[in-house]
Amino acid sequence: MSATIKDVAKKAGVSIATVSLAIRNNSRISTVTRNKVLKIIKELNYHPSRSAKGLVTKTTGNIGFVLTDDHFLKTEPFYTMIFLGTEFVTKGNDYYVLLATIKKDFGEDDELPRFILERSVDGIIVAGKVPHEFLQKLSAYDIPLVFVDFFPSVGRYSVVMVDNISGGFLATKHLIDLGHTNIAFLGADITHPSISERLTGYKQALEQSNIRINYELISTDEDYPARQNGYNSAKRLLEMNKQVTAIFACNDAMAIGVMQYCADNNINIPGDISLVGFDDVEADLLLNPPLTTVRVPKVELGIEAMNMIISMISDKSNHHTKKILVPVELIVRKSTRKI
Amino acid sequence: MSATIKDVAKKAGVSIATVSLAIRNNSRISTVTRNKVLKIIKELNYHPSRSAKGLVTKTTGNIGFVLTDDHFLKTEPFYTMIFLGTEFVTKGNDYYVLLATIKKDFGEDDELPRFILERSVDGIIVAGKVPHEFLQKLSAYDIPLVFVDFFPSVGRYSVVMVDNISGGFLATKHLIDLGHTNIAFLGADITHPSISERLTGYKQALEQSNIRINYELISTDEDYPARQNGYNSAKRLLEMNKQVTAIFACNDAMAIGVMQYCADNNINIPGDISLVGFDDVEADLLLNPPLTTVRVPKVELGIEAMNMIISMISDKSNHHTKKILVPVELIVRKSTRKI
DNA sequence: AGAATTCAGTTAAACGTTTAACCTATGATA
DNA sequence: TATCATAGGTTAAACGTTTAACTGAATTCT
Repeated sequence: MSATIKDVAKKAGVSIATVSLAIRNNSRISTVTRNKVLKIIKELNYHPSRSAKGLVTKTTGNIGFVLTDDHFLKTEPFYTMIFLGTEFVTKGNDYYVLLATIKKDFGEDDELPRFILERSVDGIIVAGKVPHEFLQKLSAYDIPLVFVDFFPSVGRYSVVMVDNISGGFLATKHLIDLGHTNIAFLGADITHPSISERLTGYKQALEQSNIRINYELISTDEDYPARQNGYNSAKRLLEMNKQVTAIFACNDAMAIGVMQYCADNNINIPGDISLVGFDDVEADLLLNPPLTTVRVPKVELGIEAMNMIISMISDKSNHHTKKILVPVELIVRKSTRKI
Repeated sequence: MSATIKDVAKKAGVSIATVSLAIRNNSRISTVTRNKVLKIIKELNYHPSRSAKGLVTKTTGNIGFVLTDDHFLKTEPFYTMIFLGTEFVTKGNDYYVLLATIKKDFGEDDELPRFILERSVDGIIVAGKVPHEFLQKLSAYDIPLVFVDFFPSVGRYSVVMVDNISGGFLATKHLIDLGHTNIAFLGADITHPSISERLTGYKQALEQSNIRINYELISTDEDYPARQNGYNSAKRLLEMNKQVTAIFACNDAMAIGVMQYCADNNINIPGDISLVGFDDVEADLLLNPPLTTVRVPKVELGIEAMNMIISMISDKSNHHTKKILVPVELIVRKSTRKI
């Protein structure tokens, strides 16, 4: 059997309380005693029992990570990277992350992830857009909550977001600087905060350069920013508006769709159309041409979210909701050119 | 605070032992008493404390799921699907899954996932190929172990594998049935059991049809079955062997690479070359033409692995290692044609 | 010098389960 | 009738921590 705190105490010639206090650096324990205890702990390869600790502190040491199954299974490992960020933080902490997917169309009758029902988590990170019904059910539970890359339209929450407005601005400004004025915005699901913020950045860039906003060039009809929908949007847009010379797609997936439509219709990128994406998730797809895009630091998002939920759990006082914006960066590749 | 077993016992007018026994369907408790207890449990929304249970039973209720980071981040959600399969099983069980990635080049100095060091898991599922050094370090811990989609070349383990031999046979037989005789095999890392098994299936199909195995058409030079390597293999193969009319790529990623090479060199698929992949992970890539491939039931792999590890944990006696083969299926799409 | 404070620990209760050992009433057996 | 089984529980110890309350010695203050 593994060593317990008793074994450590006995071997160190102190009480188990001393061992416990030494571990958490309590000032009541002298440095010399602490070091002795710590040495014995190494020797015995002692690891405190999470169960025993949990029993008395009423904590579980677990953080729940919830996202919809379609997000988790997307070809682009966007949310997978965010998850990896949370995992990265746990290496220096005492937490484990429990991942659970919910259905994209989570409804009244669906059950919450088991770790919520059983209260086996001390906090929850919700990644990406989740159904309203899920949040409704979740609200019955008084568990610290952090949203990452999404937040509900009503209510105040702690969130970690991408600086989408800056990103949208950067992408559009890049196109303007290249001489484009007929710049289209290809969005989807405008109720999604990320997409509407990117659109805001787009508009700000145009306004700053005194380019009139042409609403014919703003497409937000599709329900989901996926490849196929990018294809469809590009088709509609380019058939109707021959004057367009540049497209800012609200994410890389839609941008890929645009590229496919252009390939199918002998439209050259960047010869005829300059294209900018968002997310930077398609790096290994060997796209032709390589896509100019706005890089989102995905692992960073996970790190920030994890740190935030941990600080919420420890600072019980800390009830004020925080919002963190992580910065983005324009990556210029070959899909844009000077006009 | 949440209800405890005491609250249930008091309200039901029985001892806490009775509640505990009633929950686990012990025959010493009469049906009428059990039902009464169960009803109260529902009423109070009682959920046993995992910590308390763990403390006395010396279990954690956690299963570790380990894979390399590059596998987890691959564009094809292959291992993600397997993970989802394990998660699916936990819905009907009392387990949680802790996911940890290790580096692809895990070495002597790297630490094992924290949940192993701290013994916070009752069993471990290892998914995909992992470095030898990792297994070496892991072997110091006496924890039930199941491999899925990979197993070490030496030693006996419980494993869940794809029926790769049948798959390789099916793919090759399909090409033979279409009239092809100059069929190439594009592999990589022949030390990987999955790849060598697929090659075995390929050879068996050729032999059964009395087609001589031409070792010039078998490529296993690349170290990793990825797109770029598929591209390179195709280049080498097709430049040297003009007579090839069909290619069986050991997975879809390499097949994609072949498609890209062919697209770049005006080779028509399936006009000039028929192509079969393996895995069926590229469904949403809008490939042109859609790829004929061997479907691997990925979620099923996870389900089987999870069930296996659970049975290993409960049946302490069950020390004999098991091996499960999950069947595959040929999916004929548009990348192959009759010659 | 005596009182008060600080330092460096120790003691013991509590957390919520499981389970071996025990108990008691009832019916069956010899 | 005395004995034995069985059914249907109960009692209490144990699991490995944390932490409030306590203690005794050394130091500081007045």
